[in-house]
Amino acid sequence: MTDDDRVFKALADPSRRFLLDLLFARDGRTLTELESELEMTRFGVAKHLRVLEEAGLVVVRRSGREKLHYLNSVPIRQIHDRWIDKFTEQHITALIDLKRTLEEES
Amino acid sequence: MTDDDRVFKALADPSRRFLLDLLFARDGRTLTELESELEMTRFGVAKHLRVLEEAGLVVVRRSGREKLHYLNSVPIRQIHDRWIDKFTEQHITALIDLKRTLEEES
DNA sequence: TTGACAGGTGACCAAATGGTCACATAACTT
DNA sequence: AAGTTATGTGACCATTTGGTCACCTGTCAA
Repeated sequence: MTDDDRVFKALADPSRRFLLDLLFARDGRTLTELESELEMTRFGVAKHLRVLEEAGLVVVRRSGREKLHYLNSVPIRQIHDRWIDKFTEQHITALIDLKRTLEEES
Repeated sequence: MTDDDRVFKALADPSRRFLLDLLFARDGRTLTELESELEMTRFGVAKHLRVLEEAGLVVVRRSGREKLHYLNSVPIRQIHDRWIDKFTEQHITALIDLKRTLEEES
């Protein structure tokens, strides 16, 4: 599996996207803290976090018996630049066409 | 399942992303034409195209016995604007911090 | 009109996924 | 030291997913 694929697959689950939203709002949370926000047991949440971690979207720091989870947006940026951008960018030719159309109207 | 979720799930499979790449390069292809580019039977490709269609990423036009497939990038743009952008945008405060740092150095 | 060609349907299957639980370990607290 | 707290592991299960196939329908061409 490629890196990109791991990221796309990690983003494909709504619970995982919700976890990223939570970490976006505030970083460095523990598993139990995150667990309290989802309707799911600790084990389910831990599995999702692991998928996110393997995709590089979450990075982890151990502190005593706690595990702190941090958001890493680099992989999202990468699939954005390498793939999504291509489909979302305005095609310059279309803009030129529009410009010509507008000029002809006036 | 939400619209966004359908799109994320549709993008989660590499064969489907490849199909979108093909349609990006050239639109309006038939099923058999697309099939010839993948190492998969017609049935597999048809299933993938259906998932893409249900996510709104591909739109279809019938012409005689052929089915022509067109790319629609609007849903990609939507998840970009509604979700991805939030994680990829440069945080203005970080830029301000950097600016201050640079100014203090000189 | 008789093939050949493009596509659709439903059954089927193996593997992956999303989730649970019993149990275990390590680290704090008192 | 004993209890509580935070997390990890592996087994297990139901459902979904990705893919195939046999068979069918509709359309074009000779």
